[in-house]
Amino acid sequence: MPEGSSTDRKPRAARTAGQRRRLRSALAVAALDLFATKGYDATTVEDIVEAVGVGRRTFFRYFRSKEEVVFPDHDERLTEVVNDLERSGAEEPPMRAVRRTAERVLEMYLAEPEISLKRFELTRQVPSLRDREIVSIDRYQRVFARYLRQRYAGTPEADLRAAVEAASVVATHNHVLRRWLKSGGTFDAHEALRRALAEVGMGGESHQLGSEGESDQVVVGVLRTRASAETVRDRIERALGDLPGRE
Amino acid sequence: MPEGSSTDRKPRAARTAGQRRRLRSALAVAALDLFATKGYDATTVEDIVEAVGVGRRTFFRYFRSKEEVVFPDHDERLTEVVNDLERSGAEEPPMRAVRRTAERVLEMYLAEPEISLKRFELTRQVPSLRDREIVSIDRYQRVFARYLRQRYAGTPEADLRAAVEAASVVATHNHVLRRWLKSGGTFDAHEALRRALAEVGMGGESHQLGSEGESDQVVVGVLRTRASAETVRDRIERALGDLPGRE
DNA sequence: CAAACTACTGGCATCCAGTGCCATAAAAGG
DNA sequence: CCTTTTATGGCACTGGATGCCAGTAGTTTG
Repeated sequence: MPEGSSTDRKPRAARTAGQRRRLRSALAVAALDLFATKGYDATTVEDIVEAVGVGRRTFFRYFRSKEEVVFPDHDERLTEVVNDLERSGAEEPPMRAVRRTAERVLEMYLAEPEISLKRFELTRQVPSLRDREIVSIDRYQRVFARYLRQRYAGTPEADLRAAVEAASVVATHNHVLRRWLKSGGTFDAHEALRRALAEVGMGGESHQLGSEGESDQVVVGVLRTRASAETVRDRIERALGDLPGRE
Repeated sequence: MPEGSSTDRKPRAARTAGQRRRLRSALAVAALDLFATKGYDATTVEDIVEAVGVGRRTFFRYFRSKEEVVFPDHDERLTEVVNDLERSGAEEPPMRAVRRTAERVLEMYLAEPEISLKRFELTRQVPSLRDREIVSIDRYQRVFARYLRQRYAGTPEADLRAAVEAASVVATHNHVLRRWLKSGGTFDAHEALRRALAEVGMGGESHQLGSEGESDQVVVGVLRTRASAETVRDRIERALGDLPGRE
């Protein structure tokens, strides 16, 4: 490491907004670099600031913790999601808004594939980071659940339904994202998410089917079972609740 | 606090198994007591060991971390769950095994209502503890998902299905547990869990219905929709997949 | 242009969780 | 009774995180 002038640093100071962003970025880059080479735990904050050439204290002015370097602007993203949901009108079906927002979250990851992949590797190897990611995923799930809860307010078992649907959407999102990350980003994640959501009954093919101009048709089904007719009707009701033009 | 003799402690040592358990319990009690009065963050490990009268180092021999005092024997419970699932035979429907295990987890919480309630309060107030609980909940979810994944292996979208069903069961479990804790434990949580699971389509009424000896019957349904017949059939297939005596 | 102001900085001290080490005392075992 | 095993507690140390403070650069104000 051929840098000779690191001892003659005197209280430098005052950066402009642009310099601030660059320093933050430099810290993040240096940190991720060191994490990748030395390992996360073996890398101290001291190491990071030394590599950049700033004081140890400064690091904690740019990142609340060492972990936060790996998940920068996570808070902003979450508030973005909150706003996105709140902006959705009352006429939009709740699950549609959630689905749309889930796609936006996916988009956030997809926007910076290299960073997402690096982070993915790190979170797989470092327990504390994995835990932290779990927590932040849960934050999204809570936001979804809260939104659905108030949208469902008044309907029977609104809380339960909101919780489970939020959990399902998040689980599906993560499933797709993980596959995409493992594959190195080789398929259309958006499309995969839509398909997967449809697969698990959170899908919104109603819109697509409707816009495809498919004509109405009558479906007649016959089945034999030991279960009661009410049970069957209940199940079907739930399974088909969001199809278009249903009677 | 009238305790005058805390400086004349010399390297005491060697407890028997019974004493060990009592010391562990004493540490936990003292800790939870201090957490409740001073707050979690304001309570140092030093405070805890002082209250009990042991060395600081000893604390970390009984608990890996300060947080672990709040979630004792969480690991054992998790391995218990793992074993429980692995013990289930191949003839048992996968979701039935998961459901059964989820009930066992619920039972663990219900077995010590006061402790669960104290912990519930703590986790609501202290962010770091809340995070830790989220992580441990996720561990259960992962175990469920892994079990379902291998049981579903070979079937289409096994991973996705496993992930979503695990998420749904866990979300349902937590919903019921939370309601139970908030209500102060005033209803039959087991029954509520079964109902809730049935509500969200993870229920197992197939078994009950079948054993009730209800006779077969033919259900004929008619519906009009713009969705394709395939879509409808798919949905119904999925919704009724576990009913008994189906044709 | 100089003074005052603001924003940022780095160093220091400090706190606290968590770990390795080791001498020691008590229990267990022969 | 002596040896081995086990638990203990003190101590030193690492490393993350925070509060405090004086110094410095850029900005604003008179």
